[in-house]
Amino acid sequence: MTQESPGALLSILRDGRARTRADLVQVTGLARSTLTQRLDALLDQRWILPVEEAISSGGRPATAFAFNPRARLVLAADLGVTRARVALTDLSGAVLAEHAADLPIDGGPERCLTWLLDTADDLLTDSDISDVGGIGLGLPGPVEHRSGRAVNPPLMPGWDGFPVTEWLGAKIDAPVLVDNDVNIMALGEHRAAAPDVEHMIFVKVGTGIGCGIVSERRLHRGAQGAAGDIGHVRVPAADLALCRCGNLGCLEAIAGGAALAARLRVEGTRDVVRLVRGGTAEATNLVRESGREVGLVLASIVNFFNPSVIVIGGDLAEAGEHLLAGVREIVYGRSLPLATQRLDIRASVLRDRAGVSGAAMMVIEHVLTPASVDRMVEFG
Amino acid sequence: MTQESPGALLSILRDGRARTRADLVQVTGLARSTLTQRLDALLDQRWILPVEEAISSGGRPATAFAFNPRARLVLAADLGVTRARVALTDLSGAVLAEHAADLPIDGGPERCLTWLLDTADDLLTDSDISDVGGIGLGLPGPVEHRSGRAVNPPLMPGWDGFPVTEWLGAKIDAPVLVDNDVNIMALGEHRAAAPDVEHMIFVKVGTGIGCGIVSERRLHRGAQGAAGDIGHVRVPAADLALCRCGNLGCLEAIAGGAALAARLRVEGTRDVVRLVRGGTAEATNLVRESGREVGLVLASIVNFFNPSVIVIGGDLAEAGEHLLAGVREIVYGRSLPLATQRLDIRASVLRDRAGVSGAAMMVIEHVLTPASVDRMVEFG
DNA sequence: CGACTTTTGATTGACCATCGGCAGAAGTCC
DNA sequence: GGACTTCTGCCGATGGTCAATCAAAAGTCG
Repeated sequence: MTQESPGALLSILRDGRARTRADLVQVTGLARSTLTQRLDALLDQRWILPVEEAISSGGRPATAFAFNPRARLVLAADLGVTRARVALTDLSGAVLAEHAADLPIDGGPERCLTWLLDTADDLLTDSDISDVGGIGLGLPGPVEHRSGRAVNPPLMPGWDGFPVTEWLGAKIDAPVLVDNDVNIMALGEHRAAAPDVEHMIFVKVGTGIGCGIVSERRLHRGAQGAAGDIGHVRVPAADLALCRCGNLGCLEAIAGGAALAARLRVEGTRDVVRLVRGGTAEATNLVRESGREVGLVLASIVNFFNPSVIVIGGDLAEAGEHLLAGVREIVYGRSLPLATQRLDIRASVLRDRAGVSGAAMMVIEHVLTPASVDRMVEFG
Repeated sequence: MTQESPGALLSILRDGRARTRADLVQVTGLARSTLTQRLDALLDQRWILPVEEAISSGGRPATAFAFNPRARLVLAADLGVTRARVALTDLSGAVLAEHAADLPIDGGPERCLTWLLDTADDLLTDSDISDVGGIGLGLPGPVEHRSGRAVNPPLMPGWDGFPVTEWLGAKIDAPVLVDNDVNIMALGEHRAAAPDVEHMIFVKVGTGIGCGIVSERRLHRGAQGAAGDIGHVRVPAADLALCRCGNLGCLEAIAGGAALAARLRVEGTRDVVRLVRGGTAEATNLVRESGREVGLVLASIVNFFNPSVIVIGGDLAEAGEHLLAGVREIVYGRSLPLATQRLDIRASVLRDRAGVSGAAMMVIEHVLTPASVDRMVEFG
């Protein structure tokens, strides 16, 4: 029924399960001879590997074949405003090596990307595989995914319009995919924890506030790549609060980590988390109140978007369940019953690894499309 | 390059432009002989027709072929709370015949659908084509599109869980597609006025308020088919207003047509429009204020969803530009610059025909998928 | 250890869709 | 009307897929 090119065959085996020839003949409907031909093509370039699986039913045991996640490496990076993380993953998204460091994004693209390449080199020399199949990168601002460029990013001086794809592609010969950091976190969280969910929203509450949107299992990026920017929605409670964007009344100005830190007279979001963990009642209350304010905005969005899962992540979500509790309190009370009755509001499971994990998934799904695999099998 | 089955070929010709064999060889990359074979298959069942186009360039003139929208009929219906519209369209979506009448949806499914079939019969007898290729239906409440059933509809007693698809399919042997009425209006408006726009929101302000969401040119229906229900978002200005849903503070309770009619002491939304057209200042001000309230909710949604077009439709939008002006005033002032700088907020062009037009498009796009056409070309 | 079972790899001819060339048809231009 | 151009239908060549067959391989079972 389905057209089964080598690439289409590989996408069946992508789930990691090992399958015998007989299994695959059943699934694909192909003749055994044709199937063997396809498998040989994939085996040649080690896209799949034979695995010993002696489930003999009285005769010669069948050899099972499984997807080989080590066929290529993926370089994934999540550049935040002040912190950066680089990881080497295989084609299943499993992290093989990683490194995190403090790196201010306002150092500009060349400095940051050079650091990225240097770090990648270090990680690569420690690895036994060397074939990089793609690079995925998350940036803390609006990104036009198609061209791989940041557009009018408020926190990234020097990055506006910088051709990240071309710059990195010139150094490493592999496809480069760039996206907003919250988008890749949403993607990572979706693929890891809720791959079957059709519509999901990932909310990152850190120094700022933003969200990533998954519609029909795919990222919704919006017209200018600016979708998900809920940090600057105006909320009544913030009427008098000045936001870093220059306006009054932004959600972020009252519920973001920076706002909480200012009120608690500490330096940053991480200090707020520390206070909460230390048991400071004022901090705990503020975080919960922050959750309520976020919940207020999400309540409208739930009616509008009708997701089945909302994931809460970001630094401020690390302060126990308080943020989550605040969000739940308001969303379940304020949205329509039909939209909330099966709505699951949960905490991020990948936490600070969601970004690199999502960046890796973004690359993997790009590289492992049937058409793309067919090309690679055919030439070199 | 692309796999060009008869169905894929037809989808190239779907745009209505006539093309010669030479044109199609260029586009598809197929051999002329193969292409002729495909064309013959499509000609056999009149999916395409040869058109006289003597653009001879010195030799034998080429015959051009064009999509035949008359190959099948589509039955499209838009059932509102009190008003219903049925239309017969061709496969381009052009309305061939239509009929509108007052029909209360609370009469229950069997009565409404029987009326629909009777009306369709009348329209069909006047038509020279008789082959119905599909039925599209819009209903005023949440619909689970997959199963074709209304789920917990607040305004449609007797419809909850009723198997519309099966019931209609038993009477007319054709695929039946059901969706929320605002969704099909959004689809109709998108395909007619903004087919190249990726992300669009259609807002219907009538007796109630709802919106249809287009993401990546496709309808986003949400987890329970409840996406777009912005009428019951809580807004501060409505704190004391009781909504028909039983809650306090809903947008609809202050900005919906029913709310305006109550304040103006007239019966329904159409009376409000009549007052505005008659020049009653109070009515005009109320409609504009309604636009502002809707704009307040949309401002958050624009930040979240980042559409490039917002279309304002529904009965209240018929009262001149006042509603639109109110929406624009708030959205352009309150959303992020990046999200609004290229945002187009415009009025519906299809007006009260958006529903049937969208229902027809929903069916057409389902019936004319390459796979579906291939099946029809192969068997009968 | 031998009989039996089942998978595997290789080979074969049949089949079908596609391709490319060729001759005839249907025009234009001089 | 004849030369020329361009389109169209026809036919053999081509290449990938399929079903069938067979011998070898690698197990289990008595």
